[in-house]
Parts: sequence; C-alpha cells; structure tokens
Amino acid sequence: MTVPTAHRYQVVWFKRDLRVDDHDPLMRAAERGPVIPLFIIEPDLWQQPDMSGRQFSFLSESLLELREQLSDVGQPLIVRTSDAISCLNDLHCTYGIDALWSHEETGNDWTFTRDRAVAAWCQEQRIEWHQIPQFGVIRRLKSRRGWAGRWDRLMSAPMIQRPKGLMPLSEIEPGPLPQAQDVGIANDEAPKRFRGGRSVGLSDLESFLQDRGEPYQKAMSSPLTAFDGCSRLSAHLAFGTVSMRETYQAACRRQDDLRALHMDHRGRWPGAVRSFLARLHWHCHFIQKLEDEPAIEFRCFHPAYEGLREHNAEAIERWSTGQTGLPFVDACMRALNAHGWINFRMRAMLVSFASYHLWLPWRSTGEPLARLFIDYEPGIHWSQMQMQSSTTGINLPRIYNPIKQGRDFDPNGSFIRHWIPELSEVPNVYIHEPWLWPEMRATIDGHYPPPIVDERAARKVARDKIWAVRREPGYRAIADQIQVRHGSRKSGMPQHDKRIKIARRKQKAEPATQLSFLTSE
DNA sequence: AGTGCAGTTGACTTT
DNA sequence: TAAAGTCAACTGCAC
Repeated sequence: MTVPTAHRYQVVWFKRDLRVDDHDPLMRAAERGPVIPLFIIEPDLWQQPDMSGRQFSFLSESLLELREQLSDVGQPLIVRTSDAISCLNDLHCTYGIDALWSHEETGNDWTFTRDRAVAAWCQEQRIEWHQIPQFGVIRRLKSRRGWAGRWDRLMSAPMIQRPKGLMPLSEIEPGPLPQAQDVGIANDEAPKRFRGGRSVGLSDLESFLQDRGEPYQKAMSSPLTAFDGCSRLSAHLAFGTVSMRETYQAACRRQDDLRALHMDHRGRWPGAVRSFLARLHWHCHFIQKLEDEPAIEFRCFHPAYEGLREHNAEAIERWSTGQTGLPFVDACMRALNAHGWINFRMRAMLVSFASYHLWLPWRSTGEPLARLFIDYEPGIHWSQMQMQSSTTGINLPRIYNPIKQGRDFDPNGSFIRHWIPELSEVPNVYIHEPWLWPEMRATIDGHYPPPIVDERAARKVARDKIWAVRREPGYRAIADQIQVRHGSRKSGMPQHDKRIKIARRKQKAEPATQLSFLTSE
C-alpha cells in the first residue's frame, strides 16, 4: 500500500442520507477542508437477500438529485462502484484522506460487518472516521431511561445549514451512475412505485401536512385510502432524501399553525398530525432495537420460538405472488408488488397470514418481503417481522383474519376486484370468500386458486401452538427479561407485575387504562 | 302502557 | 397493529 504524500481531503461518505440540507457530517467536513462527497455502489450489498432492483431504482433517482444539489454548492457527487475499502483505499492513495465523515447507520448484518472493516482500515491508516447520528437512535445505549426526551431534543435542534460552498475538485472524475444491470441486480421494477429524489419527498411532505393528511387516522387503515392519506415519506426517510428532523419540525410547525386556528376550523387535523408525529417517534424506537441487538435480524427475541415454524417454498411462492386463494391477502400482495409500498395494517396482515396460517419462519418470508418494500429499513422490518410473528416474548399473538380485514377495509370488494381481475364476476356477498359461491368453479376454474388453507382451521392450529409455547416452563422468566430490555417505557414492566397492578386498579375500582404496547395504529 | 323476547351493542375478558 | 367469547344493557316490536 502506497503511503500518501498529503492528507488533505475530507471524505463525506453518503450512505442513507442522500441530501445536502440538514447533513451534519457534510457541514462539519466542509468546515475543515476540501470535501470529496462520495457514494459507493457496493455490488456485493446489492446481492444480499433483502436488497432489490426496485430499491436500487429509488436510490438511483435520489442519487441523481443529490449530484445536482451538490453541484449547486460547488462539487458534484463522486460515484464509485466497488467495495468500500478498495474505493477508500484508492482515494487515499491517490489524493490523501484527512478524515472520513458519515452518518451512523443501523443497517443489516452485511453493512454492520462492512462498517467494522472500514473502521479497522481507518485505524490502520490513522484516518479519523466521524460518525454522527441522524435519527434519535443511540449507539451503545446503556439505559432506556430518558430516551424519548433525548429524541425530542435531537429532533427539535436547529436544522443543519447546507455548506456555503464546496471547493470544486477538477482532478477527480465524478464517475458514472451505473444501471442496475451493470451491477448485476435483477430487474424487479415496481411499475407503480413512488419516485425517489428529494424534490418528490419535499412535495409529499408539504402536500401531506397541508392538504392530503386530514383523514390520516382513518385513511391509513384501508388500502383504498392509504396511498393518498398516508405521507408516502417512508422511503425518503429510509434513503435520507428528507431528514427525520425536518419532517418532525414541519409537523410541529403545522401543529402550531393549527393551535392558532379557532377550534371549529381545525377539523380532523390535530389528531392527524399527532398520530403522524407518534409514528416518527416509533420509527427510531424500532431502529434502536436493532442497534441494541443486531442478532434480531436472524434470531427470535425469545429463544423458545426458535425452529418452531416450517419452511415451505411453494407456500412462500404463492404468498409472495398473490396466489393464496384468499382474495384480500392476494390483492394486498399484488398491490405491494406493483407499488413497492402498502399501508401498515396490510403489512401486518400479510405477515400474520404467512407466520400463522401458513406457519412459515419469519426469516424466510422477511427476505422476499424486504425486497418488495422500497422503504425497507432493517431495524423496523425485522422488529416488525418478529412482532407480527409473536416471537418477541413481549407482544401477545395477534392473528389477523384476512376475511374480516377484507370486510372491514374493502367492504364492497373494489380493491380486490382491481388487483384480482379473475374475481370480477364474483357477486359482492361472496367476494371475500369466493369458494362459497356456487358458480365459482364454472366461472373462474383455473384462473384463481382455491384457498391455500382453511382460514379458521389454520388459525386455530397456529394459535394453539403459540399458546403451548407460552405455557412452557421457563418461558415467562425469559419473556420478563426481554420486557425489561426492549419493552417501551410505558409498558416496561414484566408481565406479572402488570397483572398485579391491573388487579390493584380493579380493587380500587379505577378504570383500567389501556396498556401501551408497541403500537403503530 | 307494560311485558316478554329476539336481536343488537358495547365493555371487558380470554386466547 | 386481533379475534372470539361473555355478559349485561339496550332497542324494537308484537301482543
């Protein structure tokens, strides 16, 4: 390895923070010297089982805009396609790196391993690597006490101004932005996908808070209304085209504006903005879990659930392509395939159906599901996979009935008919259970499969198995430990203490307050 | 107008 | 972020 002659450049390594506004590492690096703004396309990362072409497309659109924004401040984005260490090493040997700057990343095992290797390389080369938090996630967290307050302070802190001007680096080629196929990424485009790039994110934020968001609380539950009634910011937050802080502050400003309005003119807005803010909070709450315990990407929170479920390739194939024969499940899955996004409740139902009715291990369904999400965020995804599969030990099993969900959230079957044209002839009364329609076979035999399982029977079998595990000796003690470590503060006491407290409340004839589990709706 | 009854609604518990 | 079951209160209606 050649020893560089000068150590003069500040490398800002963009990862999932594709913006120049509210970018702490960029601002600090710019204060210290000439900046190489770098994005590394790492082909090996894109071969991981949770990564996909549709995510790469969103990334590409975001990188194009980032390159423009950086050009505006003086130096376009430098893009290199290779593994991180060779890339950094090349830059160091050719130009000399003084320090490396990036946001902290709470990613999957692959990025964690890569970051440890980069840290080791930096140490060998005597290059400082400054990693700065961008969410309310705290590295090496000792105690959860005060976490929420710290989050509020971080999010309320002033936005970081974009650097006044970056020194143009005529000697460094910006480099091409490769196409997915150049990097060996399989084509997996979602035809109706939300687009990447900061400008889209900012306009979604604006239109949500000023215009679309009023029915949020109700609209988020149904796939008929959620595409318009939700913020559509999840992928932007995942890729950092819009920062959590600016999103939080925009919502707070909206809240202040509403308070200035007379009650009669506020409509449903106050509740909508409050729920939205709560979700921003949960975003970090879940990522914190993966930060604290990276193993949850692979292992059940509670070991008693390890190896309980059974792999079944054919069932996964039918589930992930929308061919289970349960109309609402299939409609939601097909919508997700086409959009790369679906609302939270439907995600929960899809996972519940896979984990209970189909009895599939959450790891084997979590991978194809991660690939379908353009907003895949490892900390949220794997926490949710486990919660919806009841492997946490903290949460009670919640088994969704896809027929009931369909009746509740798609009462006249229009969502089903839109995504499953095979069922267009089925009358309303049978649309959620077409196998009961007497003319079913004659009309659509061969076009739409019979149900993969008997919903009622499969649910009962799954429920009994889960409750049998919960009754095993020793289960409770481990669950209580997990509760202490990972439960939210509001529900942060072991289960048996809760029961005692509830019993006491009843004795005093006070109304029992709702236990606050980790909820998202 | 009062009574009985089937069906509905809501609060709460259990799994 | 659930669903099903229980129970009591309530409602509409026939008589």
